[in-house]
Amino acid sequence: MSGLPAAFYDRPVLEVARDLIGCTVEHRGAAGVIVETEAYHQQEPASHAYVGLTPRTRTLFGAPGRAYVYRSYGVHALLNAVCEPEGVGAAVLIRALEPTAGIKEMTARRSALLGREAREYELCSGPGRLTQALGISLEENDTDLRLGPVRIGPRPEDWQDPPVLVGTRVGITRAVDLQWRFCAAQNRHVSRPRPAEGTAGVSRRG
DNA sequence: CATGGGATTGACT
DNA sequence: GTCAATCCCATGC
Repeated sequence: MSGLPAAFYDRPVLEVARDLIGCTVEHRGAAGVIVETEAYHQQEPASHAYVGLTPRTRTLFGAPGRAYVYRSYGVHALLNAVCEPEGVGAAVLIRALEPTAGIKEMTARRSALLGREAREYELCSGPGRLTQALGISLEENDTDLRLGPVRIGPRPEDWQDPPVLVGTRVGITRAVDLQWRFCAAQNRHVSRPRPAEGTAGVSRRG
């Protein structure tokens, strides 16, 4: 799989977040199509970059097209794609995937942590779940999303672009009103809470 | 150096 | 619906 060029990420983070819906994430043979994202930017307080350049946020302020992986709640590794020009702290959080390859390996990894057989819709329906399923860890922080080991590539040939629902971001306490969450409509692999169809906005690409 | 707060998940009531 | 797990790091003394 060829990765998306750095220029794809060197754009306003809201555009990248919307356009990543339908793109493919791959790690060591396991892969899925992105069905949910959120945008974060240094100018709003929910972003880690809001506090400025620190050791933690160094990757966020670095070159676009790299992976920002950090630990959440002391437990989960969360995957982001760094966006906008170098020096601007902005990234897209990858929140859910529709599994497409390596499902056996993903099921094995998730089942080991759950202590029971994981169902298909439980594999990648959440930002912590998808990194577990793909085996992505903090070691992948600040690696190139074009070269790997974590790669993001274009839409699969057979992927039908669904409407993209726009809603508010999940699990934050500040800047809660910004509609910076993007979800593929009517997709089983979107995480909870799923945006209500009919109340959420709809975004077109382009 | 001590403290506190998470871009979450899963188990439990 | 509630709540603990568990760790990185920003902040303040």
